[in-house]
Amino acid sequence: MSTVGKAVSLLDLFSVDEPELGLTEIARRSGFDKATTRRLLVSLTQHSFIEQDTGTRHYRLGAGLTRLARIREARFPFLQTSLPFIRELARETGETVHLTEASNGSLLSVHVEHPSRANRVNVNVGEYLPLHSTASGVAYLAHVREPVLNSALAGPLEPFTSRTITDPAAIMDSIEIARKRGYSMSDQGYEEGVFSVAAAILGADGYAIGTLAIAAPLVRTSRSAATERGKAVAAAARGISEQLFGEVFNALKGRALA
Amino acid sequence: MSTVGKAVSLLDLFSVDEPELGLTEIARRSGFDKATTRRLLVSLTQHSFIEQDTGTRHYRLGAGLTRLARIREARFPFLQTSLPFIRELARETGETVHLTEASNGSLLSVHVEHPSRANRVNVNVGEYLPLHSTASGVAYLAHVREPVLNSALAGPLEPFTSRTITDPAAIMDSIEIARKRGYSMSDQGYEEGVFSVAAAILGADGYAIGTLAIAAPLVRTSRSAATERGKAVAAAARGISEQLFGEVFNALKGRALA
DNA sequence: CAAATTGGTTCAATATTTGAACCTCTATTT
DNA sequence: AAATAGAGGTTCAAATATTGAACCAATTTG
Repeated sequence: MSTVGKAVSLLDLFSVDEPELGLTEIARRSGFDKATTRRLLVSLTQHSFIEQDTGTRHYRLGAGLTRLARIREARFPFLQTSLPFIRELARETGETVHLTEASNGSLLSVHVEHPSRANRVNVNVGEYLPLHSTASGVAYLAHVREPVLNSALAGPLEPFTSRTITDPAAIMDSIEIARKRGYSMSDQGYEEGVFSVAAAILGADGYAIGTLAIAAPLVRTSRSAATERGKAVAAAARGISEQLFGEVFNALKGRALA
Repeated sequence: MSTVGKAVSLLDLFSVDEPELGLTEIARRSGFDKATTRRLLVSLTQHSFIEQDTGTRHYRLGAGLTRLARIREARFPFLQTSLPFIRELARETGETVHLTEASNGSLLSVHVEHPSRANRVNVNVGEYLPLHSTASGVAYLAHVREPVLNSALAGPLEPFTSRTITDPAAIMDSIEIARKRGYSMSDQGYEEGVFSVAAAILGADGYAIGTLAIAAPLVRTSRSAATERGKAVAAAARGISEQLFGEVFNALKGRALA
Protein backbone atom coordinates (compact mmCIF):
# COMPACT_ATOMS: atom_id res chain seq x y z
CA MET A 1 0.00 0.00 0.00
CA SER A 2 1.26 3.46 -0.83
CA THR A 3 2.09 5.84 1.97
CA VAL A 4 -0.68 8.10 0.79
CA GLY A 5 -3.11 5.21 0.94
CA LYS A 6 -2.04 4.50 4.50
CA ALA A 7 -2.55 8.10 5.54
CA VAL A 8 -5.98 8.29 3.97
CA SER A 9 -7.00 4.97 5.46
CA LEU A 10 -6.44 6.52 8.88
CA LEU A 11 -9.16 9.03 8.09
CA ASP A 12 -11.51 6.16 7.38
CA LEU A 13 -11.22 5.01 11.00
CA PHE A 14 -13.28 7.94 12.18
CA SER A 15 -17.05 7.68 12.10
CA VAL A 16 -20.10 9.41 13.51
CA ASP A 17 -20.10 6.91 16.38
CA GLU A 18 -16.38 7.22 17.01
CA PRO A 19 -15.36 10.73 16.06
CA GLU A 20 -12.29 10.88 18.30
CA LEU A 21 -9.52 8.34 18.73
CA GLY A 22 -6.26 8.20 20.62
CA LEU A 23 -2.88 7.48 19.03
CA THR A 24 -2.55 3.97 20.40
CA GLU A 25 -6.08 3.13 19.33
CA ILE A 26 -5.51 4.44 15.80
CA ALA A 27 -2.27 2.47 15.55
CA ARG A 28 -3.99 -0.68 16.77
CA ARG A 29 -6.91 -0.40 14.36
CA SER A 30 -4.90 0.60 11.33
CA GLY A 31 -2.29 -2.05 12.01
CA PHE A 32 0.54 0.44 11.52
CA ASP A 33 3.31 1.02 13.98
CA LYS A 34 2.74 3.74 16.55
CA ALA A 35 5.62 5.80 15.17
CA THR A 36 4.33 5.44 11.62
CA THR A 37 0.82 6.26 12.67
CA ARG A 38 1.92 9.36 14.45
CA ARG A 39 4.02 10.60 11.55
CA LEU A 40 1.04 10.17 9.25
CA LEU A 41 -1.26 11.94 11.68
CA VAL A 42 1.18 14.84 11.96
CA SER A 43 1.27 15.15 8.17
CA LEU A 44 -2.50 15.14 8.02
CA THR A 45 -2.68 17.65 10.85
CA GLN A 46 -0.41 20.05 8.99
CA HIS A 47 -2.97 20.15 6.23
CA SER A 48 -5.95 20.45 8.59
CA PHE A 49 -7.31 17.03 7.67
CA ILE A 50 -6.87 15.97 11.27
CA GLU A 51 -7.10 18.02 14.46
CA GLN A 52 -5.72 17.12 17.82
CA ASP A 53 -7.65 17.96 20.95
CA THR A 54 -5.37 20.07 23.09
CA GLY A 55 -6.81 18.56 26.25
CA THR A 56 -7.20 14.84 25.67
CA ARG A 57 -4.62 14.70 22.82
CA HIS A 58 -7.08 12.60 20.89
CA TYR A 59 -7.35 13.01 17.15
CA ARG A 60 -10.40 13.92 15.07
CA LEU A 61 -11.27 14.92 11.52
CA GLY A 62 -10.21 18.47 10.69
CA ALA A 63 -11.68 21.58 9.12
CA GLY A 64 -9.65 21.21 5.93
CA LEU A 65 -12.06 18.48 4.90
CA THR A 66 -14.97 20.85 5.21
CA ARG A 67 -13.10 23.41 3.18
CA LEU A 68 -12.40 21.04 0.27
CA ALA A 69 -15.88 19.56 0.46
CA ARG A 70 -17.30 23.05 0.07
CA ILE A 71 -15.16 23.71 -2.98
CA ARG A 72 -16.46 20.54 -4.52
CA GLU A 73 -20.02 21.32 -3.55
CA ALA A 74 -19.71 24.79 -5.08
CA ARG A 75 -19.11 23.27 -8.49
CA PHE A 76 -21.29 20.21 -8.19
CA PRO A 77 -24.08 21.00 -5.69
CA PHE A 78 -25.25 17.44 -5.20
CA LEU A 79 -26.11 17.71 -1.52
CA GLN A 80 -27.55 21.20 -1.73
CA THR A 81 -29.78 20.29 -4.65
CA SER A 82 -30.96 17.07 -3.03
CA LEU A 83 -31.74 18.52 0.40
CA PRO A 84 -35.18 20.01 -0.42
CA PHE A 85 -36.25 16.76 -2.07
CA ILE A 86 -35.04 14.78 0.92
CA ARG A 87 -36.82 17.01 3.40
CA GLU A 88 -40.05 16.83 1.44
CA LEU A 89 -39.86 13.03 1.26
CA ALA A 90 -39.16 12.82 4.98
CA ARG A 91 -42.13 15.07 5.71
CA GLU A 92 -44.47 13.15 3.40
CA THR A 93 -43.53 9.69 4.59
CA GLY A 94 -42.42 10.30 8.17
CA GLU A 95 -39.60 7.81 7.61
CA THR A 96 -35.83 7.90 7.34
CA VAL A 97 -34.60 9.32 4.03
CA HIS A 98 -31.10 8.67 2.91
CA LEU A 99 -28.85 10.10 0.19
CA THR A 100 -25.77 8.34 -1.15
CA GLU A 101 -23.20 9.41 -3.68
CA ALA A 102 -21.44 7.01 -6.00
CA SER A 103 -17.67 7.06 -6.10
CA ASN A 104 -15.25 4.47 -7.44
CA GLY A 105 -17.96 1.87 -7.68
CA SER A 106 -18.93 2.38 -4.03
CA LEU A 107 -21.84 4.15 -2.42
CA LEU A 108 -20.98 6.75 0.19
CA SER A 109 -23.65 7.77 2.67
CA VAL A 110 -23.78 11.55 2.43
CA HIS A 111 -26.91 12.70 4.20
CA VAL A 112 -29.70 11.27 6.33
CA GLU A 113 -32.94 12.84 7.47
CA HIS A 114 -34.51 11.10 10.45
CA PRO A 115 -38.14 11.42 11.44
CA SER A 116 -38.74 12.54 15.00
CA ARG A 117 -40.68 9.44 16.00
CA ALA A 118 -39.27 6.94 18.45
CA ASN A 119 -39.34 3.81 16.34
CA ARG A 120 -37.32 4.69 13.29
CA VAL A 121 -34.50 3.37 11.19
CA ASN A 122 -31.19 4.87 12.10
CA VAL A 123 -28.59 5.36 9.40
CA ASN A 124 -25.22 6.98 9.98
CA VAL A 125 -23.73 9.54 7.67
CA GLY A 126 -20.31 8.67 6.30
CA GLU A 127 -20.67 4.93 5.92
CA TYR A 128 -20.04 2.81 2.87
CA LEU A 129 -23.06 0.82 1.72
CA PRO A 130 -22.83 -2.77 0.50
CA LEU A 131 -24.20 -2.95 -3.04
CA HIS A 132 -25.78 -6.38 -3.13
CA SER A 133 -27.81 -6.20 0.04
CA THR A 134 -29.33 -2.73 0.18
CA ALA A 135 -32.11 -1.07 -1.79
CA SER A 136 -29.68 1.74 -2.65
CA GLY A 137 -27.10 -0.73 -3.88
CA VAL A 138 -29.53 -2.50 -6.19
CA ALA A 139 -30.93 0.79 -7.51
CA TYR A 140 -27.36 1.87 -8.19
CA LEU A 141 -26.34 -1.37 -9.91
CA ALA A 142 -29.37 -1.04 -12.15
CA HIS A 143 -27.72 1.98 -13.75
CA VAL A 144 -23.98 1.41 -13.90
CA ARG A 145 -21.60 0.35 -16.65
CA GLU A 146 -21.18 -3.38 -17.21
CA PRO A 147 -17.72 -3.78 -15.57
CA VAL A 148 -18.87 -2.11 -12.35
CA LEU A 149 -21.88 -4.39 -12.20
CA ASN A 150 -19.78 -7.48 -12.86
CA SER A 151 -17.15 -6.69 -10.25
CA ALA A 152 -19.87 -5.93 -7.70
CA LEU A 153 -21.39 -9.37 -8.15
CA ALA A 154 -18.07 -11.17 -8.57
CA GLY A 155 -16.67 -11.28 -5.03
CA PRO A 156 -18.14 -13.36 -2.22
CA LEU A 157 -21.33 -11.59 -1.12
CA GLU A 158 -21.66 -11.20 2.62
CA PRO A 159 -24.99 -12.26 4.18
CA PHE A 160 -25.84 -9.54 6.69
CA THR A 161 -29.14 -11.10 7.74
CA SER A 162 -30.85 -14.42 7.18
CA ARG A 163 -32.73 -12.74 4.34
CA THR A 164 -29.79 -11.23 2.50
CA ILE A 165 -29.80 -12.30 -1.13
CA THR A 166 -26.31 -13.57 -1.96
CA ASP A 167 -27.00 -15.41 -5.20
CA PRO A 168 -25.77 -13.24 -8.11
CA ALA A 169 -28.53 -14.46 -10.41
CA ALA A 170 -31.21 -13.57 -7.86
CA ILE A 171 -29.65 -10.14 -7.40
CA MET A 172 -29.66 -9.66 -11.17
CA ASP A 173 -33.40 -10.36 -11.06
CA SER A 174 -33.89 -7.60 -8.48
CA ILE A 175 -31.79 -5.31 -10.63
CA GLU A 176 -33.89 -6.06 -13.71
CA ILE A 177 -37.05 -5.31 -11.80
CA ALA A 178 -35.58 -2.08 -10.45
CA ARG A 179 -34.62 -1.03 -13.96
CA LYS A 180 -38.13 -1.56 -15.28
CA ARG A 181 -40.02 -0.20 -12.30
CA GLY A 182 -37.75 2.75 -11.57
CA TYR A 183 -37.06 1.82 -7.97
CA SER A 184 -35.68 -1.07 -5.94
CA MET A 185 -36.82 -2.76 -2.76
CA SER A 186 -34.95 -4.51 0.01
CA ASP A 187 -36.76 -6.62 2.56
CA GLN A 188 -34.36 -6.86 5.51
CA GLY A 189 -31.40 -7.45 3.24
CA TYR A 190 -29.04 -5.42 5.40
CA GLU A 191 -30.75 -5.15 8.78
CA GLU A 192 -33.44 -7.23 10.41
CA GLY A 193 -36.82 -5.54 10.52
CA VAL A 194 -35.97 -2.83 8.01
CA PHE A 195 -37.70 -2.45 4.66
CA SER A 196 -36.18 -0.01 2.16
CA VAL A 197 -36.99 1.39 -1.24
CA ALA A 198 -34.49 3.30 -3.38
CA ALA A 199 -34.07 4.95 -6.75
CA ALA A 200 -30.97 5.89 -8.70
CA ILE A 201 -30.10 9.52 -9.32
CA LEU A 202 -28.85 9.64 -12.88
CA GLY A 203 -26.08 11.81 -14.26
CA ALA A 204 -25.91 13.57 -17.60
CA ASP A 205 -24.68 10.39 -19.26
CA GLY A 206 -27.57 8.29 -17.97
CA TYR A 207 -25.51 6.39 -15.42
CA ALA A 208 -26.14 6.56 -11.67
CA ILE A 209 -24.31 9.23 -9.69
CA GLY A 210 -26.02 8.33 -6.42
CA THR A 211 -29.19 7.04 -4.86
CA LEU A 212 -32.09 8.19 -2.75
CA ALA A 213 -33.69 5.75 -0.32
CA ILE A 214 -36.48 5.54 2.23
CA ALA A 215 -35.96 3.09 5.09
CA ALA A 216 -38.79 2.16 7.43
CA PRO A 217 -39.50 -0.40 10.13
CA LEU A 218 -41.13 -3.49 8.67
CA VAL A 219 -44.16 -3.01 10.90
CA ARG A 220 -45.03 0.25 9.15
CA THR A 221 -44.50 -1.16 5.66
CA SER A 222 -47.55 -2.63 3.96
CA ARG A 223 -47.32 -3.66 0.34
CA SER A 224 -49.19 -0.54 -0.72
CA ALA A 225 -47.02 1.71 1.49
CA ALA A 226 -43.92 0.23 -0.11
CA THR A 227 -45.24 0.88 -3.61
CA GLU A 228 -46.18 4.41 -2.70
CA ARG A 229 -42.75 5.11 -1.23
CA GLY A 230 -41.15 3.57 -4.28
CA LYS A 231 -42.97 5.89 -6.61
CA ALA A 232 -42.22 8.90 -4.40
CA VAL A 233 -38.52 8.13 -4.17
CA ALA A 234 -38.29 7.54 -7.92
CA ALA A 235 -39.99 10.85 -8.63
CA ALA A 236 -37.71 12.69 -6.22
CA ALA A 237 -34.61 11.07 -7.71
CA ARG A 238 -35.73 12.15 -11.16
CA GLY A 239 -36.36 15.65 -9.83
CA ILE A 240 -32.83 15.86 -8.43
CA SER A 241 -31.33 14.64 -11.70
CA GLU A 242 -33.25 17.18 -13.71
CA GLN A 243 -32.48 20.10 -11.45
CA LEU A 244 -28.83 19.14 -11.11
CA PHE A 245 -28.45 18.67 -14.78
CA GLY A 246 -30.15 21.98 -15.49
CA GLU A 247 -28.23 23.79 -12.78
CA VAL A 248 -24.88 22.50 -13.91
CA PHE A 249 -25.79 23.51 -17.42
CA ASN A 250 -26.78 27.01 -16.30
CA ALA A 251 -23.65 27.36 -14.20
CA LEU A 252 -21.51 26.49 -17.20
CA LYS A 253 -23.39 28.95 -19.35
CA GLY A 254 -22.91 31.65 -16.68
CA ARG A 255 -19.21 30.88 -16.50
CA ALA A 256 -18.81 31.01 -20.26
CA LEU A 257 -20.42 34.44 -20.32
CA ALA A 258 -18.39 35.85 -17.44
CA MET B 1 8.17 17.20 2.42
CA SER B 2 6.50 13.92 3.30
CA THR B 3 4.76 11.95 0.58
CA VAL B 4 1.50 12.49 2.37
CA GLY B 5 2.10 16.22 2.40
CA LYS B 6 2.76 16.14 -1.30
CA ALA B 7 -0.45 14.26 -1.98
CA VAL B 8 -2.52 16.59 0.11
CA SER B 9 -0.90 19.64 -1.42
CA LEU B 10 -2.28 18.47 -4.77
CA LEU B 11 -5.78 18.83 -3.37
CA ASP B 12 -5.00 22.43 -2.50
CA LEU B 13 -4.54 23.24 -6.18
CA PHE B 14 -8.26 22.95 -6.79
CA SER B 15 -10.47 25.94 -6.12
CA VAL B 16 -13.95 27.20 -6.89
CA ASP B 17 -12.52 29.05 -9.89
CA GLU B 18 -10.47 26.09 -11.10
CA PRO B 19 -12.31 22.96 -10.08
CA GLU B 20 -10.82 20.71 -12.76
CA LEU B 21 -7.21 20.35 -13.80
CA GLY B 22 -5.29 18.12 -16.20
CA LEU B 23 -2.33 15.94 -15.25
CA THR B 24 0.31 18.09 -16.88
CA GLU B 25 -1.15 21.21 -15.32
CA ILE B 26 -1.22 19.66 -11.85
CA ALA B 27 2.37 18.47 -12.26
CA ARG B 28 3.45 21.92 -13.42
CA ARG B 29 1.75 23.76 -10.54
CA SER B 30 2.79 21.35 -7.82
CA GLY B 31 6.34 21.17 -9.11
CA PHE B 32 6.36 17.38 -8.90
CA ASP B 33 7.31 15.10 -11.72
CA LYS B 34 4.48 13.93 -13.96
CA ALA B 35 4.97 10.31 -12.93
CA THR B 36 4.98 11.25 -9.26
CA THR B 37 1.96 13.47 -9.67
CA ARG B 38 0.02 10.74 -11.38
CA ARG B 39 0.88 8.14 -8.78
CA LEU B 40 -0.32 10.49 -6.06
CA LEU B 41 -3.51 11.25 -7.97
CA VAL B 42 -4.19 7.55 -8.41
CA SER B 43 -3.76 6.97 -4.68
CA LEU B 44 -6.13 9.82 -3.92
CA THR B 45 -8.59 8.53 -6.50
CA GLN B 46 -8.66 5.10 -4.86
CA HIS B 47 -9.92 6.77 -1.71
CA SER B 48 -12.42 9.00 -3.53
CA PHE B 49 -10.55 12.17 -2.67
CA ILE B 50 -10.06 12.80 -6.36
CA GLU B 51 -12.26 11.86 -9.29
CA GLN B 52 -11.25 11.69 -12.90
CA ASP B 53 -13.61 12.85 -15.59
CA THR B 54 -14.08 9.90 -17.93
CA GLY B 55 -14.37 12.22 -20.92
CA THR B 56 -11.72 14.92 -20.51
CA ARG B 57 -9.51 12.83 -18.17
CA HIS B 58 -9.19 15.91 -16.04
CA TYR B 59 -9.08 15.55 -12.28
CA ARG B 60 -11.38 17.09 -9.68
CA LEU B 61 -12.12 16.81 -5.97
CA GLY B 62 -13.98 13.63 -5.05
CA ALA B 63 -17.00 12.59 -3.04
CA GLY B 64 -14.92 11.06 -0.25
CA LEU B 65 -14.23 14.58 0.95
CA THR B 66 -17.94 15.26 1.29
CA ARG B 67 -18.33 12.01 3.18
CA LEU B 68 -15.63 12.83 5.74
CA ALA B 69 -16.77 16.44 6.01
CA ARG B 70 -20.25 15.17 6.89
CA ILE B 71 -18.86 12.89 9.60
CA ARG B 72 -17.06 15.84 11.08
CA GLU B 73 -20.09 18.08 10.78
CA ALA B 74 -22.26 15.45 12.49
CA ARG B 75 -20.18 15.76 15.64
CA PHE B 76 -19.31 19.40 15.47
CA PRO B 77 -22.08 21.16 13.54
CA PHE B 78 -20.24 24.41 12.98
CA LEU B 79 -21.61 25.15 9.52
CA GLN B 80 -25.11 23.92 10.25
CA THR B 81 -25.35 25.98 13.41
CA SER B 82 -23.96 29.08 11.76
CA LEU B 83 -26.13 29.00 8.64
CA PRO B 84 -29.31 30.52 10.12
CA PHE B 85 -27.29 33.34 11.68
CA ILE B 86 -25.51 33.96 8.39
CA ARG B 87 -28.76 34.01 6.43
CA GLU B 88 -30.36 36.39 8.89
CA LEU B 89 -27.36 38.74 8.73
CA ALA B 90 -27.39 38.62 4.95
CA ARG B 91 -31.10 39.41 4.90
CA GLU B 92 -30.76 42.26 7.40
CA THR B 93 -27.78 43.92 5.81
CA GLY B 94 -28.11 42.95 2.16
CA GLU B 95 -24.35 42.44 2.03
CA THR B 96 -21.95 39.54 1.66
CA VAL B 97 -21.68 37.44 4.84
CA HIS B 98 -18.75 35.17 5.30
CA LEU B 99 -17.93 32.33 7.70
CA THR B 100 -14.42 31.07 8.38
CA GLU B 101 -13.15 28.26 10.51
CA ALA B 102 -9.83 28.35 12.31
CA SER B 103 -7.43 25.49 11.81
CA ASN B 104 -3.73 25.27 12.52
CA GLY B 105 -3.47 28.99 12.99
CA SER B 106 -5.08 29.65 9.60
CA LEU B 107 -8.55 30.78 8.64
CA LEU B 108 -10.38 28.64 6.13
CA SER B 109 -13.28 30.15 4.21
CA VAL B 110 -16.15 27.74 4.76
CA HIS B 111 -19.30 29.47 3.63
CA VAL B 112 -20.38 32.65 1.89
CA GLU B 113 -23.82 34.12 1.44
CA HIS B 114 -24.03 36.66 -1.35
CA PRO B 115 -26.78 39.24 -1.69
CA SER B 116 -28.62 39.21 -4.99
CA ARG B 117 -27.71 42.78 -5.89
CA ALA B 118 -25.36 43.54 -8.73
CA ASN B 119 -22.72 45.52 -6.90
CA ARG B 120 -21.56 43.20 -4.18
CA VAL B 121 -18.40 41.81 -2.69
CA ASN B 122 -17.53 38.40 -4.01
CA VAL B 123 -15.77 35.93 -1.76
CA ASN B 124 -14.89 32.39 -2.77
CA VAL B 125 -15.47 29.42 -0.56
CA GLY B 126 -12.41 27.32 0.14
CA GLU B 127 -9.78 30.02 0.31
CA TYR B 128 -7.27 30.69 3.04
CA LEU B 129 -7.53 34.19 4.51
CA PRO B 130 -4.49 36.29 5.38
CA LEU B 131 -4.63 37.19 9.06
CA HIS B 132 -3.05 40.62 9.14
CA SER B 133 -5.03 42.27 6.36
CA THR B 134 -8.63 41.13 6.77
CA ALA B 135 -11.32 41.96 9.29
CA SER B 136 -11.74 38.24 9.96
CA GLY B 137 -8.02 37.84 10.55
CA VAL B 138 -7.87 40.65 13.08
CA ALA B 139 -11.01 39.44 14.87
CA TYR B 140 -9.40 36.01 15.05
CA LEU B 141 -6.03 37.24 16.30
CA ALA B 142 -7.85 39.15 19.04
CA HIS B 143 -8.79 35.80 20.58
CA VAL B 144 -5.93 33.37 20.06
CA ARG B 145 -3.15 32.06 22.28
CA GLU B 146 0.01 34.16 22.46
CA PRO B 147 2.23 31.96 20.25
CA VAL B 148 -0.29 31.96 17.41
CA LEU B 149 -0.53 35.74 17.57
CA ASN B 150 3.23 36.13 17.63
CA SER B 151 3.89 33.85 14.68
CA ALA B 152 1.14 35.56 12.69
CA LEU B 153 2.83 38.94 13.12
CA ALA B 154 6.38 37.61 12.82
CA GLY B 155 6.78 36.90 9.12
CA PRO B 156 6.90 39.53 6.40
CA LEU B 157 3.35 40.86 6.01
CA GLU B 158 2.22 41.12 2.42
CA PRO B 159 0.61 44.42 1.36
CA PHE B 160 -2.41 43.47 -0.75
CA THR B 161 -3.54 47.03 -1.36
CA SER B 162 -2.05 50.46 -0.79
CA ARG B 163 -4.03 50.54 2.45
CA THR B 164 -2.95 47.21 3.90
CA ILE B 165 -1.54 47.67 7.37
CA THR B 166 1.78 45.83 7.50
CA ASP B 167 3.26 47.32 10.66
CA PRO B 168 2.91 44.76 13.48
CA ALA B 169 2.45 47.47 16.10
CA ALA B 170 -0.38 49.08 14.12
CA ILE B 171 -2.02 45.69 13.69
CA MET B 172 -1.75 45.10 17.43
CA ASP B 173 -3.63 48.38 17.91
CA SER B 174 -6.46 47.10 15.66
CA ILE B 175 -6.46 43.87 17.61
CA GLU B 176 -6.72 45.69 20.93
CA ILE B 177 -9.64 47.73 19.63
CA ALA B 178 -11.35 44.61 18.31
CA ARG B 179 -10.92 42.93 21.68
CA LYS B 180 -12.54 45.84 23.54
CA ARG B 181 -15.27 46.57 21.03
CA GLY B 182 -16.16 42.98 20.18
CA TYR B 183 -15.62 43.34 16.44
CA SER B 184 -12.90 44.35 13.99
CA MET B 185 -12.91 46.55 10.91
CA SER B 186 -10.85 46.49 7.76
CA ASP B 187 -10.88 49.43 5.37
CA GLN B 188 -9.68 48.01 2.04
CA GLY B 189 -6.94 46.01 3.73
CA TYR B 190 -7.32 43.06 1.38
CA GLU B 191 -9.18 44.40 -1.63
CA GLU B 192 -9.64 47.91 -2.95
CA GLY B 193 -13.07 49.34 -2.36
CA VAL B 194 -14.14 46.74 0.19
CA PHE B 195 -14.96 47.54 3.79
CA SER B 196 -15.39 44.63 6.19
CA VAL B 197 -16.38 44.05 9.78
CA ALA B 198 -15.85 40.77 11.60
CA ALA B 199 -16.25 39.12 14.99
CA ALA B 200 -14.63 36.04 16.47
CA ILE B 201 -16.70 32.95 17.22
CA LEU B 202 -15.40 31.67 20.52
CA GLY B 203 -15.01 28.06 21.60
CA ALA B 204 -15.67 26.54 24.99
CA ASP B 205 -12.22 27.58 26.17
CA GLY B 206 -12.71 31.22 25.21
CA TYR B 207 -10.39 31.12 22.21
CA ALA B 208 -11.56 31.76 18.64
CA ILE B 209 -12.70 28.79 16.60
CA GLY B 210 -13.69 30.89 13.60
CA THR B 211 -15.01 34.23 12.48
CA LEU B 212 -18.09 35.80 10.98
CA ALA B 213 -17.70 38.78 8.67
CA ILE B 214 -19.74 41.19 6.62
CA ALA B 215 -18.06 42.62 3.52
CA ALA B 216 -19.58 45.53 1.62
CA PRO B 217 -18.57 47.95 -1.11
CA LEU B 218 -17.07 51.10 0.35
CA VAL B 219 -19.76 53.21 -1.30
CA ARG B 220 -22.45 51.61 0.83
CA THR B 221 -20.46 51.88 4.05
CA SER B 222 -21.05 54.99 6.10
CA ARG B 223 -19.52 55.24 9.56
CA SER B 224 -22.85 54.51 11.15
CA ALA B 225 -23.54 51.55 8.81
CA ALA B 226 -20.15 50.08 9.73
CA THR B 227 -20.89 50.40 13.44
CA GLU B 228 -24.30 48.86 12.98
CA ARG B 229 -22.86 45.93 11.02
CA GLY B 230 -20.17 45.49 13.62
CA LYS B 231 -22.70 45.20 16.40
CA ALA B 232 -24.83 42.80 14.35
CA VAL B 233 -21.91 40.56 13.45
CA ALA B 234 -20.70 40.50 17.05
CA ALA B 235 -24.17 39.55 18.30
CA ALA B 236 -24.47 36.80 15.70
CA ALA B 237 -21.02 35.43 16.52
CA ARG B 238 -21.98 35.32 20.17
CA GLY B 239 -25.22 33.56 19.24
CA ILE B 240 -23.36 30.90 17.30
CA SER B 241 -20.94 30.34 20.17
CA GLU B 242 -23.74 29.94 22.67
CA GLN B 243 -25.82 27.61 20.54
CA LEU B 244 -22.82 25.54 19.51
CA PHE B 245 -21.59 25.30 23.02
CA GLY B 246 -25.03 24.36 24.25
CA GLU B 247 -25.63 21.92 21.44
CA VAL B 248 -22.34 20.16 21.89
CA PHE B 249 -23.06 19.97 25.57
CA ASN B 250 -26.52 18.50 24.95
CA ALA B 251 -25.15 16.06 22.38
CA LEU B 252 -22.61 14.82 24.90
CA LYS B 253 -25.30 14.48 27.55
CA GLY B 254 -27.47 12.56 25.08
CA ARG B 255 -24.60 10.26 24.25
CA ALA B 256 -23.80 9.62 27.88
CA LEU B 257 -27.39 8.64 28.53
CA ALA B 258 -27.69 6.37 25.50
C1' DC C 1 0.44 15.32 -42.03
C1' DA C 2 4.13 16.58 -39.18
C1' DA C 3 4.91 18.90 -34.89
C1' DA C 4 3.41 19.71 -30.45
C1' DT C 5 0.94 18.57 -26.44
C1' DT C 6 -1.39 15.57 -23.34
C1' DG C 7 -2.09 11.35 -20.55
C1' DG C 8 0.22 7.58 -19.11
C1' DT C 9 4.23 3.94 -18.05
C1' DT C 10 8.84 1.86 -16.78
C1' DC C 11 12.73 0.68 -13.71
C1' DA C 12 17.45 1.60 -11.75
C1' DA C 13 18.87 5.19 -8.59
C1' DT C 14 17.54 7.51 -4.58
C1' DA C 15 15.24 9.27 -0.66
C1' DT C 16 11.69 8.28 2.49
C1' DT C 17 9.47 5.29 5.57
C1' DT C 18 9.62 1.86 9.09
C1' DG C 19 9.54 -0.16 13.85
C1' DA C 20 11.84 -2.00 17.98
C1' DA C 21 13.40 0.13 21.77
C1' DC C 22 13.29 3.99 24.48
C1' DC C 23 11.65 8.26 27.00
C1' DT C 24 8.16 11.03 29.61
C1' DC C 25 4.05 11.88 31.73
C1' DT C 26 -0.31 10.81 34.10
C1' DA C 27 -3.31 7.98 36.60
C1' DT C 28 -4.13 4.05 39.23
C1' DT C 29 -2.80 0.54 42.40
C1' DT C 30 -0.42 -1.30 46.32
C1' DA D 1 4.67 7.54 48.38
C1' DA D 2 6.72 4.11 45.63
C1' DA D 3 5.46 0.89 41.99
C1' DT D 4 2.83 -0.32 37.99
C1' DA D 5 0.49 0.31 33.77
C1' DG D 6 -0.81 2.72 30.01
C1' DA D 7 -0.90 6.77 27.39
C1' DG D 8 1.58 9.91 23.90
C1' DG D 9 5.69 10.75 21.74
C1' DT D 10 10.79 10.12 19.80
C1' DT D 11 15.07 7.99 17.70
C1' DC D 12 17.96 6.02 13.95
C1' DA D 13 19.90 1.97 11.31
C1' DA D 14 17.56 -1.11 8.22
C1' DA D 15 13.99 -1.88 4.92
C1' DT D 16 11.16 -0.17 1.49
C1' DA D 17 8.64 2.94 -1.20
C1' DT D 18 9.33 6.94 -4.10
C1' DT D 19 11.46 9.33 -7.85
C1' DG D 20 12.20 11.03 -12.65
C1' DA D 21 14.40 10.75 -17.22
C1' DA D 22 13.17 8.51 -21.07
C1' DC D 23 9.70 6.31 -23.32
C1' DC D 24 4.99 5.18 -25.72
C1' DA D 25 0.25 6.18 -27.51
C1' DA D 26 -3.29 9.21 -28.60
C1' DT D 27 -5.18 13.65 -29.56
C1' DT D 28 -4.86 18.36 -30.94
C1' DT D 29 -2.82 22.05 -33.52
C1' DG D 30 -0.47 24.66 -37.20
